[in-house]
Amino acid sequence: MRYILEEYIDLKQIAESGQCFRWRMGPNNEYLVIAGDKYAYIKADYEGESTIIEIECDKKNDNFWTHYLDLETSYSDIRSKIMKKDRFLGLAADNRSGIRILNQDPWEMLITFIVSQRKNIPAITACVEKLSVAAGQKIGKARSGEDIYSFPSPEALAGLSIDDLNACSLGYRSKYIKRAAEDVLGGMTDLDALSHLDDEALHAALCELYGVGVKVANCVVLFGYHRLNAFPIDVWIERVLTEHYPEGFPFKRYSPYCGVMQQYLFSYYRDTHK
DNA sequence: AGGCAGGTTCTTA
DNA sequence: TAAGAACCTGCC
Repeated sequence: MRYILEEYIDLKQIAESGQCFRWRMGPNNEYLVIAGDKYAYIKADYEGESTIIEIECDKKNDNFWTHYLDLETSYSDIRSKIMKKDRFLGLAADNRSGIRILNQDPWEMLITFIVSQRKNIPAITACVEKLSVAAGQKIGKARSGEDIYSFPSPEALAGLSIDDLNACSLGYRSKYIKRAAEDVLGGMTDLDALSHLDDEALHAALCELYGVGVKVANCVVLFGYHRLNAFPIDVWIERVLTEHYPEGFPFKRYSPYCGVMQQYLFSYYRDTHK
């Protein structure tokens, strides 16, 4: 399927933005993207101001992928809220204008960001992949010939022992993952029901989960529930705030899109402070 | 060899 | 209520 839109979209920027960990770059800047129990090959070409997105997937999943990429949202409109005098954000946003906040699954985000604590991106990627091989299902074959595994269901994850989880290099996070899986499976935690809560209540509810603190909860709110105002503060964003916003970040000004601004800041700052 | 990486929990004052 | 230590693992 081809999709043309009047916005700049940069798959590489998205793949490296730290919101998704199952994008694999292949030849010609084409990505194999796995989300939940689906996968697609996605590439982008450019014509003037337009981006042409090409998605190769099961026909019945066309809508899933256009929504996944958040193609219905205008990010240039969001960027137009950036104040001229906010030079650092302006620079970051200009530089990272191809980033979008994907529509990802709350369950997958919950587990992924529990995994993420005190890990760098390559380590997170490796863990998520090991988890998927250990408890996911084969859903197809990549062009490379490798099997593609779905992200594990709560039931499948709950079925793993602590030893199985440790084998995925989860370390002390194994017990968090196990508990989260058991709670979701048993209905103690109803991730669908949480979607009815407002941002603040949603964040608070997620913080109740074992192994989920303020930062991870914010990532789940932003990436799993697509609440674009959520603003996760990790060590990188902490540095941005200290260096560039000593008087405080203008949250009110950028509401309800603070999370989008956070992504621009995070991606740009991290790349320029390697 | 020791420190640190996109945090959270547990312990201690 | 708040600071500090401990926590798995892999990589520099």
